[in-house]
Amino acid sequence: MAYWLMKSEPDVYSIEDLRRDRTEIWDGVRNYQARNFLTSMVVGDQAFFYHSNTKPPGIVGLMEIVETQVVDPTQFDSANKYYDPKSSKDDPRWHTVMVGHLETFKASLSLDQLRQAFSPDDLWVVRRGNRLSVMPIGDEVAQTLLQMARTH
DNA sequence: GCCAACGTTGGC
DNA sequence: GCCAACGTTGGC
Repeated sequence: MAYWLMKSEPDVYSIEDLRRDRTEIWDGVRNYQARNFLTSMVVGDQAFFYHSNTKPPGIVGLMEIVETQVVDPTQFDSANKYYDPKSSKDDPRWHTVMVGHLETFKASLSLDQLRQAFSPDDLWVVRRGNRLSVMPIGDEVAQTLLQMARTH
């Protein structure tokens, strides 16, 4: 089983929203590197939910991947901000996953804490200028993150 | 294929 | 609100 980290702005969609909805399509990713990580996900993988553009930014919970190779419906909706006129239903450009809520951490792990505990090579989200919204997490780092989240 | 201009992300 | 980082676009 692989681990991932996925970012969302809580004003747009938060871990509380996901707990309420139980499952949701992770739509709106329009970056090829992030999309490629999404398409390489396997059902049963787990993903850390990261709140960006908030105070403080950080990891707030854990999700599981419940369905893969999901066609992002927003790419076909001309009224949606993620509409992509270059994509077609015959050959959709943007695939994503369905996520399920597993856990909301009692104590979230702030970006500050993450910077203190991990190097930029081990945890890409602490890289300076990092903008990637979906990224892999090594197994050892994942275990440490879970331990940090559950012992604080 | 290069690269300047532009738009977006996201921490601060 | 600012601005650094960086991905994308489009002229050439």
